Amino acid sequence: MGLKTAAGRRERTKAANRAAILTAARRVFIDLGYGAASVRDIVRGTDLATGTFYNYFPDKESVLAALVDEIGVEARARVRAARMAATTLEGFVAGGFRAYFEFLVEDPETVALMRRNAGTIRTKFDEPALGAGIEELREDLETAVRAGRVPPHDADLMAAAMVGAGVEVGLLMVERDPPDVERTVAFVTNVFLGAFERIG
Amino acid sequence: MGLKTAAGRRERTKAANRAAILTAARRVFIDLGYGAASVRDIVRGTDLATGTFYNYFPDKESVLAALVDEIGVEARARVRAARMAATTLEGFVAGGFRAYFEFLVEDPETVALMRRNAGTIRTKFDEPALGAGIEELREDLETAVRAGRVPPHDADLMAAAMVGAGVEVGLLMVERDPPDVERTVAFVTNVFLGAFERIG
DNA sequence: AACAAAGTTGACGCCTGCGTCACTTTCTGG
DNA sequence: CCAGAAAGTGACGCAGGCGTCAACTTTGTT
Repeated sequence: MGLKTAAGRRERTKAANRAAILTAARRVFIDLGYGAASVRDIVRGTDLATGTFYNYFPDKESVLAALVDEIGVEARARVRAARMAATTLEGFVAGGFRAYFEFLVEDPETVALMRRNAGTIRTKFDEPALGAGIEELREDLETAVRAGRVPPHDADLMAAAMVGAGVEVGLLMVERDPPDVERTVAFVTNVFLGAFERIG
Repeated sequence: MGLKTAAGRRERTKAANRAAILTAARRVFIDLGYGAASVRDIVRGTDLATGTFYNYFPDKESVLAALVDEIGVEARARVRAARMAATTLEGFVAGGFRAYFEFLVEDPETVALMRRNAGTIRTKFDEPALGAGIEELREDLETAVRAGRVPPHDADLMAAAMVGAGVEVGLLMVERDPPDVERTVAFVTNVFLGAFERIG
């Protein structure tokens, strides 16, 4: 038995290759856009051969799916955790936005990927990108309404407005140097607390 | 001279061919996405020959550019006109959103095109799509602030938030059957009037 | 050390797109 | 009605992507 690492050499290279493909693919999808990117473009971004690619993924679509899946799981977990921990309305709104904005700042590559390919992602996997985020926010809003923490309103529209504003403002924030998460959180929180006040 | 129409036959077919290419291209860009679309795909959507395409456009990029240009001119003109006509803060906010939402409802093809290819459009012609809209809104907001019609605030972030929310809410509205422009306008207006109140 | 299983490699055949250009068709002005 | 100009046509040569597979290399096992 090798003492090198926990897992055997085989398993390790497998993980490394998969990661290499995903990383290269992310780069390529950002630079060329998903549609214009070819499997060869991805392969060229690794030191693997063409055939090897197909040992890991059946086609470029599944690579995008894997990428999107990882991102979605991470982002939604963070945001949801922040919202669950909140005790006040302000905490709920600010916490959710803060978690999301921090994620953006930590991972600019992901931001770029989503930004460039949002349309493709939306139509290809009916709406898991923003869609899932809006859906979850809607549920959280409805829960908050039932608990009396938020005045009643059209949660559908509110969720769309909050996610839409969050995405757009988040992109603007990331472009600034340096990005000021707290200031941005304060701004968006103000906007939506104002909205809740006026609606309730 | 022909009596058929004002212009000669030559000129008329020219306009018709150009329009046919544009229409086919819009369809193709919606269905396949810009990146995956080929000039041949566009040509197949018309009854023209390959070579003819190149009499009208040098490549597929200029077709997208032409499409985007038309849309942008139209949409921004409408929104700006509505805002210019406004005398109150509420009129300013509601009018802008109403003009934009009405445009979306009138032209679902355009919505689909923008939705699918927003990322490409953004990166390809540095931001004329949403970017120009945000830019104009920012200017209008600053003007309104100077005129004392709106309390002072970060117009950059506010413009991003309003456009982001407007786009996302607008897409949700268009999916509903039938789309209810006035209700959606009322909602978004409420949100941002609340925001202005709280910020000012 | 020797062998089988697992994994990697890249050349191969097929297909489709690109932009061009010699040729044909259509229009227009005289 | 005709001649020349304008526009339309599609086959052509080139380029590059796709997914495969037989040969090779690496790893784990006995």
